[in-house]
Amino acid sequence: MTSTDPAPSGLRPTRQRIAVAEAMASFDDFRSAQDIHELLSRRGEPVGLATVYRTLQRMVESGEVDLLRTEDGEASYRRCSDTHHHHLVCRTCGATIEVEGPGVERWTRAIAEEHGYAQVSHTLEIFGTCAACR
Amino acid sequence: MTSTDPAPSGLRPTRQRIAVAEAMASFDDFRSAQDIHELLSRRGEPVGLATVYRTLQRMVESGEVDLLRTEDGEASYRRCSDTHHHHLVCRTCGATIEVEGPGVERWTRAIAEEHGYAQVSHTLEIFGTCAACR
DNA sequence: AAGCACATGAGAATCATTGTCAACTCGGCG
DNA sequence: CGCCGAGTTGACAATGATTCTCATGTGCTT
Ligand SMILES: [Zn+2]
Ligand SMILES: [Zn+2]
Ligand SMILES: [Zn+2]
Ligand SMILES: [Zn+2]
Repeated sequence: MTSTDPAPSGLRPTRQRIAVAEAMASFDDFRSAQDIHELLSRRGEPVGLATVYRTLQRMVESGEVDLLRTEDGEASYRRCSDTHHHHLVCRTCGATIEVEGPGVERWTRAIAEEHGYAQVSHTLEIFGTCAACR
Repeated sequence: MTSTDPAPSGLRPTRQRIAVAEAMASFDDFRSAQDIHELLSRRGEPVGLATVYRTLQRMVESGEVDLLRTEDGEASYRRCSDTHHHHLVCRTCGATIEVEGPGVERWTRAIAEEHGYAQVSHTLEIFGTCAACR
């Protein structure tokens, strides 16, 4: 199981990487690298900002965390399930729900193929205001 | 018809705004604000970078141009049709095709409603390598 | 022509993200 | 155990896109 690995992928389990992995497991919404850096400092497990960025990048590459661009283009991270999915995010409080849409996956593939595009990937996010924020 | 308005929405048709609007009509892929700024300079219709940014923002707000975030979070702009649509973009050359997916629109709406999210919006882009770039 | 709200642009300021690089740590090896 | 090279870290500088400032210019109305 990949559920509670002490550190990202097959990298050296350093104190810093473990701290970041734990931090990522401690919340459920998307947070910026800076937020995570602060969170770690407050926890008494300070990790250099550059290291936070580097570690997060690694985790994104290995699929351990998802990266989402906010509407103003900033990166935010969240630990997610490992199957392909998209997000329904509350614009106000950040509450996030993972959603799957086989139909959408099929559709994007079909559209791409139809136009002769290969190596297809896609991004799809849904934003709204959740019930609690109304 | 909104096809060849001299300037963005109901704003004053200044030389700069007209130049930007014309520039946007002269290409078919997504370009960064800086690219557009350069293009204008080369054309002999120099427009201040800040003005390019401001004008582009206005055009995005009024729906005259679409804004797309590249994978590294930078904004790029393209003059598009005024109906809601998404993009199939070549990762290599930038060739862009507008696509519509009624099914997807319906799906996102349903998902959001199902989870009690209101004021729903979504972003969806498809990336791939076009036939010419293979 | 006069007045004024709107528009422009050069340059400074922001600010997220990345690059540098010397110091440090891990693990394996003798 | 002590040594060594590859992998890591972090303080700080550097980058680069986007936004702000604000003094100056312009479009349009009266
Ligand atoms: Zn996710
Ligand atoms: Zn998908
Ligand atoms: Zn478009
Ligand atoms: Zn749509």
